[in-house]
Amino acid sequence: VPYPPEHKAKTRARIIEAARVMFNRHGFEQVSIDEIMKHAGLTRGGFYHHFPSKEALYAEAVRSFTSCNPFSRKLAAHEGPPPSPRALARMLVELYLSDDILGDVDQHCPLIALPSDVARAGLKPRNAYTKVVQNMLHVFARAFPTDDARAEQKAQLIVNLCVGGMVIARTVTEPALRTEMRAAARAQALSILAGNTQRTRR
Amino acid sequence: VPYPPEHKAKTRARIIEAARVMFNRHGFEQVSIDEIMKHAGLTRGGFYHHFPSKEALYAEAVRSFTSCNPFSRKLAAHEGPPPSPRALARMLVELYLSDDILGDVDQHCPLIALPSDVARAGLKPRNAYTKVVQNMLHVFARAFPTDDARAEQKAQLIVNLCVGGMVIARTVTEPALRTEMRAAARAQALSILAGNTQRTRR
DNA sequence: TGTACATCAGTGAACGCGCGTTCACTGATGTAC
DNA sequence: TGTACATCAGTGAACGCGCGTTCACTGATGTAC
Repeated sequence: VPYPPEHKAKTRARIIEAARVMFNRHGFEQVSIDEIMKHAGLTRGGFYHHFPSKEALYAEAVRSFTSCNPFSRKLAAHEGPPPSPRALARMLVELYLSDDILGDVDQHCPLIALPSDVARAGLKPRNAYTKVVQNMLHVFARAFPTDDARAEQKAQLIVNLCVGGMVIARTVTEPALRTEMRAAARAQALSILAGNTQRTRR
Repeated sequence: VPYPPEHKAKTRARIIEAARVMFNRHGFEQVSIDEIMKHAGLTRGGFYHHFPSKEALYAEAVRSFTSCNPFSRKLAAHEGPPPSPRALARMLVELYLSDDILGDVDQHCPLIALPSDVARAGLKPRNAYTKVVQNMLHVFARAFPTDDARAEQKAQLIVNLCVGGMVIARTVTEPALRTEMRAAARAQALSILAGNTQRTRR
């Protein structure tokens, strides 16, 4: 064994992280393998020792957000007793729609940074994207009592609001709109989490 | 004047419509000028007689959705007395989140088909995208009484729900999710339009 | 303990291809006479 | 009425460039003896 066994895994992880950032900034097609490898401190040629294709790396980069994201980092830095599921959900809404995240594309969730890119990609990136959605739904669904028959639907609503608000805010050029769309989404999402009754048509 | 005066304008409109469809299908960077011109029944070389750059065409294609879209067409085909603003808004929600539209990428709103593409584009496409958002907000805002201080905020909520639900539905691979995210968005949007009181945190 | 070796992560040149844009040209059209 | 002409929308070859992927090679490392 010429290199320490964890050596290749570390390099691989470095490439994925570099790719995640570069894809967030410029999208899938606009980033070259050359640039990703350079950003990871490597050169073009080694790429295919780690991934079978650019698209396979794309799927890995999307999926990697589940385990490494600003929300997890915030929780890891959190002191004191662990927050309740409901408090956790509130924190996620606030963070997701915050000015800090809007202004920092590198940290964007793939749901915000890459929706139309992934929609046109192959099955592997789309499956990875689906996993990220399900992960987010799960955090919100747990915020409601286990006997709440509408918990799943409410979680879906909150995800819709967070994603819709951020996708529009980050694309639109009108500053007022960039703030208001997120403010409306935040207020409604927090209202749903607070348990306000939602009358709903069937 | 060698050609009828409206000749060039017609060709230009044909190029924009071809571009709109191709961009919806494959995104901005993945479509070549060659393909757009072929789709419009023309050849590569003439492109720069009509547009200064590919990006300028992109902005035109996004903006063109405001005047030519499935909703306008449905209204034009509508018989009988003109629907009330509220009925109009309900129709838009239903159509926007419908299975028919989800399955027909050519007819997608740019907010759904191109969010991350446009976000990374220049000012002109982003301004065009902003106009489409404002247009949609306007349709919903008019659905509420003029003295409703929250009309604007409610319109923003509905747009967030429609865009969030569709963006996720069209990217995700899990069929249940593709249906449920839109169903949740639809129910909530219609509930807001029906005037159910929304208690909201400040 | 020291040395030759096998391994394989990483290198960088090269291949084949397609793109946005430019440009000299063509030819269908309406107009001047 | 008929013909020569000026216009300019449309053509297609060419330019310069960058990409995803392949491949023969390098050289740092742990191991065998």
